[in-house]
Amino acid sequence: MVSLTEENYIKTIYALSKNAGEVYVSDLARKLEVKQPTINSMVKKLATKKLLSYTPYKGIRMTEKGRKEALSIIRKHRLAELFLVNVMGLGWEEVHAIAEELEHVNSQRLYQRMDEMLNYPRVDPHGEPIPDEKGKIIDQKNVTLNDIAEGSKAVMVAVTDDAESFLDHLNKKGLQIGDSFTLTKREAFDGSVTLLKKQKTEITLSHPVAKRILVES
Amino acid sequence: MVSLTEENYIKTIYALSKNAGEVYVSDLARKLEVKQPTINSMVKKLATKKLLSYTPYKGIRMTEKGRKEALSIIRKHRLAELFLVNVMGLGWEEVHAIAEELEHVNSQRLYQRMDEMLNYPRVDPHGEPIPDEKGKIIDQKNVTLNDIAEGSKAVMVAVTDDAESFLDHLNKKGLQIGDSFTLTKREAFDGSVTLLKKQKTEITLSHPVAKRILVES
DNA sequence: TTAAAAAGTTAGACTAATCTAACAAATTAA
DNA sequence: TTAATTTGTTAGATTAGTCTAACTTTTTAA
Repeated sequence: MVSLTEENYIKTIYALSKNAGEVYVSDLARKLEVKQPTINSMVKKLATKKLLSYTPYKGIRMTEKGRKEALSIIRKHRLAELFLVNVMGLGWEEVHAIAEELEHVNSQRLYQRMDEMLNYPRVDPHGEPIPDEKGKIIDQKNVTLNDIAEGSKAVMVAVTDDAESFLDHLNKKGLQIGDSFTLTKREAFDGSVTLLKKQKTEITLSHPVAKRILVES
Repeated sequence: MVSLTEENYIKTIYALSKNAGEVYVSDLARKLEVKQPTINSMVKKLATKKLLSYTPYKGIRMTEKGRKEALSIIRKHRLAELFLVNVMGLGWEEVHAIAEELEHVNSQRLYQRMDEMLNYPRVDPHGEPIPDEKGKIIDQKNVTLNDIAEGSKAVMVAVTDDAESFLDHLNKKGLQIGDSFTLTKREAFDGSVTLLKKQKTEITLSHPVAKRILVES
């Protein structure tokens, strides 16, 4: 049995390891907002459960079992988010918080039905891929608005931050998944970028915002 | 803040007090399947939170605050059940277990949307009334199949047990909320009853089953 | 009406998840 | 290359929710 708390650790370790490969006690402590000794003892516990492996003073590595567990939680989270947006009509900026709770609900039936009703979707409302029941997940290219050259055309495919405040900001800018544009200008001074959409509207985004937006040419 | 465990105590105390008025430590222990000393200390805690009042060796009484809390949980539970049946197409026999988890999800928005999508329903799939946002609830007459006379006509309006095994049994008998019938026979020996539906089908139910079915003339 | 049974309480222990204080190891920078 | 900083560990305490053992109060029944 994996407790709710353990599920949250597993999910977070998985997410951090996606970016960095190895995960450190200090990273986890920062992310989960608990103290290092707490992480230390929980990591030991998860290791005895074979969800991860840990050698003191070295990084944390997930096992296959841990990855499976993480992907199952992520699947539930993302299906829930898409369901809340597409079936229930909530906004993409408000569903993350609700899905944080729904992801812990233990019911294959519920999530199978969501999957069916949504017609086996591949991505959630933030453009993040949804793992299938076996834990298979499409892996995402990591090209942000900060990685493409001035003058290049691109399509916004995902955001890497689900915080309501961030998504509200994008709503105000009028930017959403699927939008096509040309990056017309990047300021040398602060790294902010200007996009020109098809309908001739111009949008300027700061560097930290641009960093959280994934694009494809 | 009310924890998940506390929510389950409150909900159970409310349900028991519906039948009995006063609730005793031993009743709660039986229902929640924990030992009496555990109930004792939790009841003391809930009393300090003003959710109920308790005098040692006497029964437990809910306060208005406790009742509000209970009704909010019941509202979420019943909206979730109806949503799972009417919107997601699950069976009435399988939704109780899922709703036991969903009732603890903390999101006004989610439940407001369910309420809207279901067009402000008054009863759940088991015929139980759904409290409104202010905690107002229609109170149910408590007339079971065991309370009506031989020869009387009635409509099945609710069941008082949500267990999958019980509802599966009714499914097999072909009986559901809204069915009209005449109670044609009650056996003196075992209290079992025979119903005759409009379409001439006969159904026989044992006393314990009949006891769990609420009817209106 | 008193003895047995049931119900309730108190005391003390355990596990999960957290913390602080103190120390140790590893990394970074002077 | 040593001193400072960051990172990690150990030890011990705390809170929530549970348990068992032992005792007390109340109810029931002989």
